[in-house]
Amino acid sequence: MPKTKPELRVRRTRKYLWDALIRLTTEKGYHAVTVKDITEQAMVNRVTFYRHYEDKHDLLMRGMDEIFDDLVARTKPPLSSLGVSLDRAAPNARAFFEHVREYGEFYRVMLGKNGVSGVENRIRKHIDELFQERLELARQQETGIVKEAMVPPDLAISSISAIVLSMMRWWLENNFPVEAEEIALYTTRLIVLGPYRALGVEMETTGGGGV
Amino acid sequence: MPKTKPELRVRRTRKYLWDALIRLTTEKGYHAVTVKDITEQAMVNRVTFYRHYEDKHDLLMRGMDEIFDDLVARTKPPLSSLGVSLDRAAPNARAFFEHVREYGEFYRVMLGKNGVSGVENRIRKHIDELFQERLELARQQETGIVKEAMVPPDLAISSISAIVLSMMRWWLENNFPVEAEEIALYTTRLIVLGPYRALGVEMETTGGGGV
Amino acid sequence: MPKTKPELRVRRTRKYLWDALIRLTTEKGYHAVTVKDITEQAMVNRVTFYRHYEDKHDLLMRGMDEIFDDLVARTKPPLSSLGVSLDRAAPNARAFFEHVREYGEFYRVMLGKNGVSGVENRIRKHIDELFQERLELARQQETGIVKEAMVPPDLAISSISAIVLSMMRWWLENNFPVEAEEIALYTTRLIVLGPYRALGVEMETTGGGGV
Amino acid sequence: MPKTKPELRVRRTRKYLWDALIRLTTEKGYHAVTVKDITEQAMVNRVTFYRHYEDKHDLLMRGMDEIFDDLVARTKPPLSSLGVSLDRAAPNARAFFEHVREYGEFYRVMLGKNGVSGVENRIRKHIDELFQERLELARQQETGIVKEAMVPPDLAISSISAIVLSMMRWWLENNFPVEAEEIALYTTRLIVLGPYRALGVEMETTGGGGV
DNA sequence: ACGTAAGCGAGACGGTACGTCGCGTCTTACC
DNA sequence: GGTAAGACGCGACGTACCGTCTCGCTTACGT
Repeated sequence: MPKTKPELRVRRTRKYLWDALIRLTTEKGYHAVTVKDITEQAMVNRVTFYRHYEDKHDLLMRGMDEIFDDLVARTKPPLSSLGVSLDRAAPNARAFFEHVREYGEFYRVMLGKNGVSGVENRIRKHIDELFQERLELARQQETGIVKEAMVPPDLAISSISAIVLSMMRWWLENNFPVEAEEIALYTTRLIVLGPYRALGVEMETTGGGGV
Repeated sequence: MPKTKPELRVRRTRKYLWDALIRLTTEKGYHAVTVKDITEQAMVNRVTFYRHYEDKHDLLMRGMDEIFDDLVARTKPPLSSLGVSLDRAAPNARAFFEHVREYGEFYRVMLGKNGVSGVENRIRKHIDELFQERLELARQQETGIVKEAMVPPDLAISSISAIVLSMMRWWLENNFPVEAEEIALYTTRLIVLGPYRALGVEMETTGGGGV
Repeated sequence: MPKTKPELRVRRTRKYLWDALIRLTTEKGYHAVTVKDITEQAMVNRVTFYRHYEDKHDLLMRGMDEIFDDLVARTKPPLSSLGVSLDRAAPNARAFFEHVREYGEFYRVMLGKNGVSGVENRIRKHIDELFQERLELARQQETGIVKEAMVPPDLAISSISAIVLSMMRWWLENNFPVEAEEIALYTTRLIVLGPYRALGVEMETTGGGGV
Repeated sequence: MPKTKPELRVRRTRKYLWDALIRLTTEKGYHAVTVKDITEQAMVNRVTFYRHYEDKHDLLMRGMDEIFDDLVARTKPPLSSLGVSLDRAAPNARAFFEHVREYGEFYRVMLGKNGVSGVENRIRKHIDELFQERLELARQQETGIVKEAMVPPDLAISSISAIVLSMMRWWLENNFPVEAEEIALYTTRLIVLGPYRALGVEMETTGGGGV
């Protein structure tokens, strides 16, 4: 790793700028935040900002990169088993939500009503990839897939990430009302059973190949 | 209703401005569009813009209001039955997607990667309400709810709107590859069966009250 | 003349800016004056400055153009006679200094110690041309030139404009201690007699072709 | 003289900076030259510049001081005689122009169209003093002054320095077309005879005490 | 010759001004 | 009354240059 760690002052300056961005975005929404706001909040000269970042978006992206490095590191380990329990969350599902909690302030801001759609897309993409891999694995092992899909597979995948994001949002907006383990478990249930059944709605279904 | 229909010129100007907004947002994303861009595209004087709208966001909101009036009108009629078919989409699910197709350009732009998070939230809120009502109805009629919920109900509800939005996105981004009827059906399946089962993944589940 | 006169507001704004430039240049020298200074002094928004002029230098040049238009207009009329009086200034010499007095503030600032060398050059060039023309005239009429030149002609010409500029500077810096008529007369004497003789110094000269 | 000679490195650095200033001023004019330009040209760190000089102007002034020390040294010796020859330049007039030639690059740059008006003023002041002294001398010796002055004396003096500067400019801009002896001689002729007579123009003059 | 104080390179930083873009308001004139 | 044309105030942008500071390296000078 030839990239040497930046000087102390530099790291300090960058941290101040990042913190200012998050705080101000919380207060008045990402788009309303100006570079001037950020530098005033961070007590850093405006020109210094431009010595480190191209613009506000660049600051966001670079900060996000670090957070995503952590996310990837935590959720990378392959699944030990493909079996699904409805009583206990899968380890990396749990790891995912623990990561979310750790960077809660960031995610709350970015997924909130004044958030940045780019962040959501990036998360979505990451989750899509995780499940895509998992699906591949399942296909190779011929485990689990016994019937024909009832919806286009990519549609199903993207609905999974939609559910996960929805869980994240609920968890964040309600200020982590339950443990990571539990929200991970809810997520699993919603994905496996579907919202209806998870709600406990039992309905007479017709058609659909006899589920 | 004392509100008389505006003058011809006025309607023409507003239409030009709206069309310009949509076209420019498609081209370079909502945030990159300026009022000057809009008025140049619409071949209207910039001052004229401000005679009709407060700002770019106001133009968007007013245009969106009209679209939502249509959406509400179409999806309002209460459900005739609570039974769910996996072979045929529910009438108002279908109506919803027909509406989406009609205003496809608008939704594609607003839910796309350079979209506006506010629009998504507004759609989400509408769908949430639809299903909230439906759940109430189900509870009153004591139909369907036979078991206790395995996830907090509002969580389940919001996961439903997340799925619906995800479906919309897929349908729009892939340029309506299937009929409204079909995408509505897929949506139903994903909600009722859950993404896993809809994919055809059959797994050994443990725990969870014996689903 | 198709160029219509600018709007009242525009003329007013430009006048304020010009006045501010002159005043501030007087106070702290041209190079120390910033656009911000000018606009604050003129009580005009900084952006408005750039709507009229490219930069500080452009403002100076355009203002100078108008002054030079006046100068050219006043000193253009050809000389009635080539005879030289040491008791009465030539009409356009006098007109020149009357013009200088009229725009005294401008010239004082621009030729002063914090002045702008470009302005001096422009004046110098104008005077050079005036005398160049006069010399041509004299040559054509074969009046006056009876002996061979004792210095290169262009050198002599440029020494004339140097003297004129020197007179201007003295007159301006001492706040017009004499009338235009008189300073014009002094100038004539210095050019015709040379500084030494004009001072009253009578010396034994040797050589030089018997002047 | 307690001032010990600076270290080798120091002298080297200062020379590089001075050379860079002159070269860059030649290329794009004094005002357009930045400290960064100078240090890059001199291949010296920008901070090092500020260890030696306050700013660009300080560098210019200190360099100019050395040149003026030389000028003063060469032109100081008092005049042996007050007699004026039109065939041979006075010794210190000649010394003056030899000095100018030696520092030609500097003077060319500083008196050129992108020059620095301060330099001109400083030269002007020096010449004024030289001639002021000379005039005093002449007055005391009662030599030469036989008539009363036809122009205010300080006006005449400043016209002399104007002529000298004009000569310098011509000599420099035309790249020393004649020897120092000759340009000094021209200068003398212009001062003694005046531009008109030096040109060879013989005119009927009226008034003025019969010169 | 050699140890040390100086000169120097590298680069982060605060600060002022620049010239530009976009916003929203206003006025004048046309139809 | 709706519109065009355009001046204007205002706030932010991203850049250039200024002058200061700190941290280490190196180099020429004095003993």
